[in-house]
Amino acid sequence: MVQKTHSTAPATQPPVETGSCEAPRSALSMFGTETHMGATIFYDQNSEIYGENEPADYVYKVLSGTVRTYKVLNDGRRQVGAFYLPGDVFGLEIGDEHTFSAEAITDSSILVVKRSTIIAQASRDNSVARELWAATARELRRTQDHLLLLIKNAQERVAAFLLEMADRSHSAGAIELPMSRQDIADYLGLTIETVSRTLTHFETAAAIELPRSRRIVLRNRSALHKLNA
Amino acid sequence: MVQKTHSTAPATQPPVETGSCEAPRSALSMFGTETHMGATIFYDQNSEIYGENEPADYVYKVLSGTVRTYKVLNDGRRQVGAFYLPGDVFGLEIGDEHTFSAEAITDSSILVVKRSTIIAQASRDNSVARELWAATARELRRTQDHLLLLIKNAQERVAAFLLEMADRSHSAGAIELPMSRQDIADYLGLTIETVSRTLTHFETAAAIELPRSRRIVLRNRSALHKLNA
DNA sequence: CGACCATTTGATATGGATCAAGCGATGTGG
DNA sequence: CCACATCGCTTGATCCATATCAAATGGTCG
Repeated sequence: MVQKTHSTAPATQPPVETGSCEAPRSALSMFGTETHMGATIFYDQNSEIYGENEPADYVYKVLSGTVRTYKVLNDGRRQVGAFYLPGDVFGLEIGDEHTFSAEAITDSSILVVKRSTIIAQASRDNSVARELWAATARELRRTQDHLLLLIKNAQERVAAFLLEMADRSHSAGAIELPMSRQDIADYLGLTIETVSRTLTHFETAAAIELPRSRRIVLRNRSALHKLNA
Repeated sequence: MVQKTHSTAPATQPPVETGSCEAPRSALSMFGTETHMGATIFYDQNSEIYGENEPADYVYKVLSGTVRTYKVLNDGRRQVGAFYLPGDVFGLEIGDEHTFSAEAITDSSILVVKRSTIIAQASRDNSVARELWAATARELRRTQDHLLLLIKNAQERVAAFLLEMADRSHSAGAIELPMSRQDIADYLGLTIETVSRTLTHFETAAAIELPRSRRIVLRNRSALHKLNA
């Protein structure tokens, strides 16, 4: 089992690897489930994992919790780039700096691996190189889908978001949203008022139930799906 | 020199390699300037290079002309994913199918290389593998920038588009736009009326000159830049 | 209990879409 | 060579979805 550091990592500060970092068997394992390299770090809710333009020396994998990446535009608006759930890899760059900032949305445990280690492995092991490429390609695909969302209307965006979260959290009954309405709004390019109104509209239309503001039950998936491309 | 097939490739049909396909020295050269592998194919204006969901057996590089990639949503709207100018690589996928369609905007000559060839080389040559990764990472970066555009207002989008095209076409004086207003609108997530109005507004504000509808002179770059993030 | 923060709900404003018409360049046939 | 159709673009008038501004509600934690 992965050893657990219980030092809430200070924001921005590069993670300190803890003792139990075993001999790296394969950097590929970074992306697998039975990994044995890197360090596990705990981040408190809303703490920064890294900032935009900081050196991209590490690659991250969510073990538990949820992470958002985002950019703040010069006029103060924030655009959320993605939400990362357990199992998701984030922060992998080919350049030397992170292009987005990353924060823990909830208390999170994150597996942190040195990028240089992975890249060194990739130069020896084809399958690792391929995995690096694949990770970036997945990110590209996700970004393309996100881009297509932003040209749709509010109902379509919110519906797509709910279906995406339902898929990814693969929990049978209700979706438990870790993020705030503001996070959702900034992801969808809407205001929090519009997100809220759209959700109540879906509830009125019996497409969803909202037992609590962060718990959503999809009642009529196909109705939500019909709103999409 | 690369040999030139003068068969306007029939839309959708996979390109037929022509005789002069030399022994592939390095797939990396695909991305370099002094390439010696693959075939050059001419595409007439508005002809399809490949369609969404078609097998992604080839990778493409613009030698001359301009290419657009796009997706048509179920409601008929079209989203242009990117414009590719001479030197740009497009159509590289990690999966087996193209995620967007591609068309020549003007008559274009395109270098076409078998993806399997490049991937085979990548498994032998680290630098090729790295180049594949880098190409996908560039595409990711471009898509992230594009996504950030779509949350801005019309003036900011059009200004960003003009500055981007000015940068990329690195021609001193005027930008010669190969694409129609509709292409621009579908790239920016606006209507052609809004694009047109915004351009005339910039002209009135003396930020640009519009000698002909597809020729634009940037008069006040910093004014355009100020509109951006 | 009371303060605080997230969320919802309400009223109004507005940027860009839509609908519609005009204009200029290019090409075609008589 | 000119009348006329066509196409891409511009301009005008109106409408509507979402933003904005503002207030009420509800849940959480000290």
